Amino acid sequence: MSIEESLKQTVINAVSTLYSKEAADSQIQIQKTKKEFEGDLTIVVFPLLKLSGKKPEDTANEIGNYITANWNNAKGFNVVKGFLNISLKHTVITDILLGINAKPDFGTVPVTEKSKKVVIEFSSPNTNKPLHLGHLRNNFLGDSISKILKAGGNNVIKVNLVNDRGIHICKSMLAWQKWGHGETPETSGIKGDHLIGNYYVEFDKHYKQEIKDLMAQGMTEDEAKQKAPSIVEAHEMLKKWENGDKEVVELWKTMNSWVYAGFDVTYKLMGIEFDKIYHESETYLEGKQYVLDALEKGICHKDETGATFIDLTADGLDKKILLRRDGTTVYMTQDLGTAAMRQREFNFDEHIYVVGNEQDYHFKALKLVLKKMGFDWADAIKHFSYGMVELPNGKMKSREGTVVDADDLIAEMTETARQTSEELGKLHEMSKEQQDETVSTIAMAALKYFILKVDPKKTILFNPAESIDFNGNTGPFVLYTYARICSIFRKLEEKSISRETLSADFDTISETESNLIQFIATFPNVLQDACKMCSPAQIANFVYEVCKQFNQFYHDYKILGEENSQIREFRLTLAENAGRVIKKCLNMLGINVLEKM
RNA sequence: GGUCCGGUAGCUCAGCUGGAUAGAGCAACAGCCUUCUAAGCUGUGGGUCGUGCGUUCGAAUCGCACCCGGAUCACCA
Repeated sequence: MSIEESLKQTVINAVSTLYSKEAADSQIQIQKTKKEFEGDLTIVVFPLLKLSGKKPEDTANEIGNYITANWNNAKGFNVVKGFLNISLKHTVITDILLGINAKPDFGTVPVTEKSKKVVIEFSSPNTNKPLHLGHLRNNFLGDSISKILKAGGNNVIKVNLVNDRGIHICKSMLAWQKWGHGETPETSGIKGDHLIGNYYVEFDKHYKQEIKDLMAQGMTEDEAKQKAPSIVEAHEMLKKWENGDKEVVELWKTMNSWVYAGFDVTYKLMGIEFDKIYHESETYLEGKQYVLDALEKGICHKDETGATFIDLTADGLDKKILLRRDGTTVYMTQDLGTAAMRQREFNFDEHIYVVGNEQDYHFKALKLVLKKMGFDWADAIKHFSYGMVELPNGKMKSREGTVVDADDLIAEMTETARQTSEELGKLHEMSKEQQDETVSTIAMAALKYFILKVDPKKTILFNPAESIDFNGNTGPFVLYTYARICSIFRKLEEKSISRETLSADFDTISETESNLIQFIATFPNVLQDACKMCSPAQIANFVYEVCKQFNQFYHDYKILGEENSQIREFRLTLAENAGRVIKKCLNMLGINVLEKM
């Protein structure tokens, strides 16, 4: 039984003894005492007034007296208005710390055969452009959620569906054919994904010009958009690709391989890996059969033009086309197929899609369609929806080149990290390799933390003019705190100070220490919550608080300078466990730890 | 127009299963390096929690209405 539960029971007994009334579980509110007040646990007495029939202060005092007399964990109490603050005995606090220390897996839950199987799809890049800041949010969130779920005892399978076919790919192919003069990543020295991205932008430029010209000749905008020579050619190319035209397929393979080489570099920088990578070119036909079956069963219908649709109007959505009139598949059909495919493959209990909130409607519809088609696992589909990353002048658009490029941003931050580190003299006595690793770890920590600490469903406004901070509530700050803890234990060895066996029996714990211990003790709950809500932000805010409290503690006491070996051991144990928790949190945020910085 | 999401300090954000005087960081100002890393610590100033009404002993938190911003409602993905 936890301390809180035990206290709760005591309050129930108190009410029954003092007022001969039965207190309901929900009437007893116990919370951690706020910093400004003295005490460890607070009982809110307002809900108990009906039972006592007395003033808040009197009720609180009476219950407080009962608790100090009958509950041996309490040292004393004070009353502020209707709040009864209980101070715990120091031995109770020490016991909490010893309890944490005794558990090697404190907080985390091991993955076993019986664990829930969770497939999580994220990243899913298009092969016609390099990654930008918006994609980073997707990747960081996906990676972090995977790690949180894993720490929470789930069997997690990370998958990536590469969007490597379709009209947008043909656009860059066509532009390269026309204006590329055989340029390759090798000849140009440009990273493959960026090279292709340039041609995608190039296509759009020409396409826009053609639309303008046609409209000048009197065409409507819609007509011009359809009849512009570039887009007509792109559609022809797509048809050729679908028919397996050798030349087009060859070109497609070559250009995709450039992009993949480019992506590999970026994924490596981000430190993100997948268990399985799907390519849309290999899976896009999968869903068609399900639609045809549904058509036969009367779940889907054909409209007057010959397109196949499913009627979702009864559920508040619209009619949704599943096959075009020419019989080709759409986005929804493909997702249908891949979902069914993965269900066969993994027999998942849950399938999470990490996709931006602009697709909320799509996933609502997807789930509904699966349900209507009779897949009993439809409820296992979860859309993890997150907000866009916007710039001061609005949304990022690859085609218009108004994006914060991922590689550029990472490079820029690495440079800042290097400069700052040098100014602070942190890079002395490090080899070139160590320096590079340190600097890039700090840069990625800053970037990941910057993005993960905000509530996923909120839009992030990113101002490129204001660089990402390295001080305060940031990744580098958390890393720094961890590095300080590591430093204590390095010094401990250097000075050959020996460890002791910590006894629970001493009475010199300060408020700083007590708070830190009690805060760390909540880690298992925080992780469970973060798991339930899939929220890296909760982990980030928790670890920040741990670090802040630790730094205060670190500032207040010279641990290694402490003469009393029991007190020193107590503080060392505390530092050690704070470090363990911080390390776990960093790992869940996908941030590599640094023992020195 | 329908649906969904957001609106908290100058800026970036916590807090939202109702509880004490609404918290951090950045920016500004003032202190703290002879002892385990100053990317740190301590302090000062800064708020009609979008607006109004309601529920309640008690509302940033719950309900309703409205205002502002965004997303979405494709035979694009």
